[in-house]
Parts: sequence; C-alpha cells; structure tokens
Amino acid sequence: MATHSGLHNFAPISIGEIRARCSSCSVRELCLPVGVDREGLDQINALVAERVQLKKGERLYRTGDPFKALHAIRVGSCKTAVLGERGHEQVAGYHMVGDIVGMDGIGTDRHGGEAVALEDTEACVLPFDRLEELARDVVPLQHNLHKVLSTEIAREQDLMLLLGSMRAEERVAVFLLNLSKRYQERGYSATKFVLRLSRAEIGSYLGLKLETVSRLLSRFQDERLLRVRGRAIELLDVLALERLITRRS
Amino acid sequence: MATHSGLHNFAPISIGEIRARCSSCSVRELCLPVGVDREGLDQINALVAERVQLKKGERLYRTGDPFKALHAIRVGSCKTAVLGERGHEQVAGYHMVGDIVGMDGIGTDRHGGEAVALEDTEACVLPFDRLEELARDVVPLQHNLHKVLSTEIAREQDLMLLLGSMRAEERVAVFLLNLSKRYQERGYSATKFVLRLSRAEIGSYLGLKLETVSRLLSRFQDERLLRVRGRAIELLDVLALERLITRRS
DNA sequence: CGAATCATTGATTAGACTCAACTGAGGTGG
DNA sequence: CCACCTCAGTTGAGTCTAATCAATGATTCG
Repeated sequence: MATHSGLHNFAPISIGEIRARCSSCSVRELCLPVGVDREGLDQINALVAERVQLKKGERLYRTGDPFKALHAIRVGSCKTAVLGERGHEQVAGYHMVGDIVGMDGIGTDRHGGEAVALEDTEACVLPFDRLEELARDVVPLQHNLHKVLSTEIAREQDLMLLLGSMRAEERVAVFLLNLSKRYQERGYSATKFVLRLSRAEIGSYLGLKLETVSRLLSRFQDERLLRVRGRAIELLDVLALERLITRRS
Repeated sequence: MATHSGLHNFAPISIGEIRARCSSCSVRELCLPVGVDREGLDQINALVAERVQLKKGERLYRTGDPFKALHAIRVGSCKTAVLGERGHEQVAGYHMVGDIVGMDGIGTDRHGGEAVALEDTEACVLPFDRLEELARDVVPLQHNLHKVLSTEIAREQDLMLLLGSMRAEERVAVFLLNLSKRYQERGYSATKFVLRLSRAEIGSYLGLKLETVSRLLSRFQDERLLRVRGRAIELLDVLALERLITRRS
C-alpha cells in the first residue's frame, strides 16, 4: 500500500504540454473555467502550474496537511474521508473526473480530511492564494469558485439527510442512483458501471457495515433490481430503485 | 404558527441607525468582517443595507426560494433544515449569534433548505451579488468569505462522521459539548445553557428519535454527568462526557 | 501459485425504533 | 382565576433493523 504523498510526483507544465491545460482540457465544462472568456482562460492556464499523478492508494493530501491548493480531477477518481477520534475513517465523498476536492481546509489552513486515489489518477493543482487573486480579476471564475464551494455544501447536506433519516436499503439505492446519474452526465452508461469503492468503503460512506451493503446488493439482485458481480453493477430496474427511496414501508 | 416569510419585515437602515452597522456591531469579530480594515468596513457598512427581524418560527428563507443573499445572525438563533422526499425535515444545523447561514443555494440559485428562527431573531442581509463585488476589492473580506464557506463544509463533514459512525450516546454527548464550546466562545457559560431545540429537533439533527434523546438525557442525569430540567441543561462532568466520545465500549 | 484482501452468507445479539400511556407546563377562554 | 386544552417531554414494553461474530468462497496481485 502506497503511503507517501502523491505531491512529490509533480509535473511542471512545459510548452509542449500546452494541450493538457485548461484551454484544451476535455473536462473543462465540469471544472472551474466554465464561462470564462479567452483572456481569463489564458490566466487560468498560467495558474494551473502543476499537475499530480497518483497511483491507486496514494493521497492528494492527508489530514493535517497545510492547505495550499484545490485539486481538480482530470483522470481517474478518488475518495475523500475524515478521520474519527481514533484512526477509524469515514468516507465523506466519492469524486470522479471534473470534480474538485480539497475545499475543507481553507478555513483552518489545514486539511480536515484526506483524498485517496481509487485508481491511477491525475489532478490539476490550483494554488488557492493564486486562485483568490485571479478570482478578483476574472468575475466568472470568482462566481464559479463560489458555486463549487456552495455545491459541496449542498451535496453534504443531502448526505446528511441520507445518514440521518434513511433505512439501509434506501441508502444503498440512493448511492447507486447517484452514481448512475453522474456516470451518465459524463457520457458513460447509466446502467452499467464498476464500483471503485470496496464494500467497506461504501458502508463507511453510507453509515452501514460492509456486510449490510453486501446483503442488500444480493437482495436487490434476488429481486431483479440489478445484477452484481463483485464490483461490476448493472442496474435492471431503475424505477423500482427510485420507488424504494420515495416510498416508505 | 407564523407561516409567512420573515423577509417582509425588512428594516432599511436609516442614518440614525448607524450603530447597527458592522463598524459598531458587537458581533463583528465572529462575523464576515473579521480583520477588515477601516476603509473596507465602511464599504461593508454600505453593503448591509437591510436587516430582518423574525419572530420564533418565522423563516429567513425556505426551500426553493431564489437565492439572493447570505444572512448573518445578529441576535437570536435559528435552525437550518433540509426537506426529505415527502415533507419530513432533517435539521442540518443550529446557528447562533455571529453565524452565517444560507450558503447552500449559491450553486443552484435556489435554497436547498430552510432557516427557521428558534426565538426572536435579527439578521443582517448580505446581498450576494454585492458581496461578490465587494470581495473583489476588499481582499480580507474575500478570504473571510471563503473561510466561512469552507468552515461550513468542514462542519458538515464532522456531522457526517457523527451520523455515520457514532452511537446514540456519543451523538448526544458531542452535541452537548459542541454547544458548550460555542456558548463559551460567545462569552456565555460553558456549563449552564438552555436548549433552543426541542427533543424532536435534536433527534432529527443527530439522526435519532426524540424518545432516544430524552432517554439519554435522563440516563446522563442518573449518571451525574449533567442536570436536565426541560430545556435547561447544566453540565456537571464535562470530562466524563468527553471520555464517552473518544472511548468506545 | 500462494498469500492476502475482498465479498458472501448464516446465526445471534444489541441498540434504537415504535407504540403507547402518562406527566407537566403554558396558554386560552369561560 | 381557574378549568381546559394542547404540546413537549418522560418512561415503559415489545419489536425489528442492522451490527456483530464467524465461517467460507472468490479475486487480485505479487
């Protein structure tokens, strides 16, 4: 298991690598620069001075690290987690291409949690002091930054609703449908996908034990709502899953 | 039960009311303008063009309302809540003097939840478009805004940890200690305070049923950890409560 | 190919929920 | 001013969901 910080694998961008920058980046519309004009884009290009490449299990940042930058996922995926009193981690988010992570930590100058790559992953580093600087000049960027922060707040509120008031089967259904939606938004199949999280991680994310997650996936399969083989999921009856959430025994 | 929006009770600030503005506001050091210099403060004064006064039960904003402004609590307290599929609310936060609410909604231009006054309450209205404008000029304000947003993210992550992995008694202990700390920060007693939330609301906040909250408060009282009479709480053994959280059966 | 990790499934238990009855405080109107 | 009503809180009994403990099977990776 890799344990050293992924930040060491930085890759300063050379002239030849321009294509990798924001102006030509294929996930741009999911990322910060939406709605930014040509000139602003040039400035953002200059901002993204660094990218990091992580192997599975490596961390973008860890709990207690000084906060320096936000990270935009370009390729791959990662989980964010917070650590409880004694070591034991709680998964707080699953993030895929175009998502931005690291927004805790601005307030305290230290990261309150960690971000771990779930597969080989590449992220843009957005130094926060320079981002703030730039946000003062490029109005749409400023607004996008606020949107990203606010959306994270709203996402977590939804998760709180799930953790605070849903039954185990509802939680798993919500989780699957949420993944489905997000894969679809990114142009992948809404019904067939591979879980990047282990049962234990899904359980942690949903406030359940891994056995409970496993049992529910098996039960959903018995009920012909989906097919599951290890981490490969195929949703068979999305409507029934949605009914599981809204309707209550 | 008051049901109309508190926003109707707006109070434009007249010259005679200058004392109510940021520059002379006694909660400034808890609020957005922390660390802003004299000149910046004047500009923020101009920004806070409006305050609202709410009676108990009235709302600062409700789910689905167009997002226009953040609200800084000057006097009183309120709860924020998100609404589940069918009506049933989940309390997402308890906010007191100096806290800022309404940060969901920036991303979607609509509030994803509501904020309800728990007693007679007064809040400053911070129109968000003007706040963004001002943040471009007043650097410390910009950074404070980001801090406030980020701190909210971190707060919710902590709550997720609680909801996802703590036992009922731990949740109640965390809740009480958190209140204690925040009252102390505001110059009130850390050991004697009055709950502004009903048992049902505390339960909703902590992902428990009201009976469970009631039982635990009674049990804590039996164990001499605290004294409870209705909503009046007196913490008797803070250390023991802290041990309840870190140590695990 | 073997070790290690991950996942499934079963049996049992514990903790929180549900349902229900009762108490007390606060507010209203006769 | 007191009787009544309502709402909030307490407490008890029984139930049920998800956790725990445990054994086995499947994958992945070096």
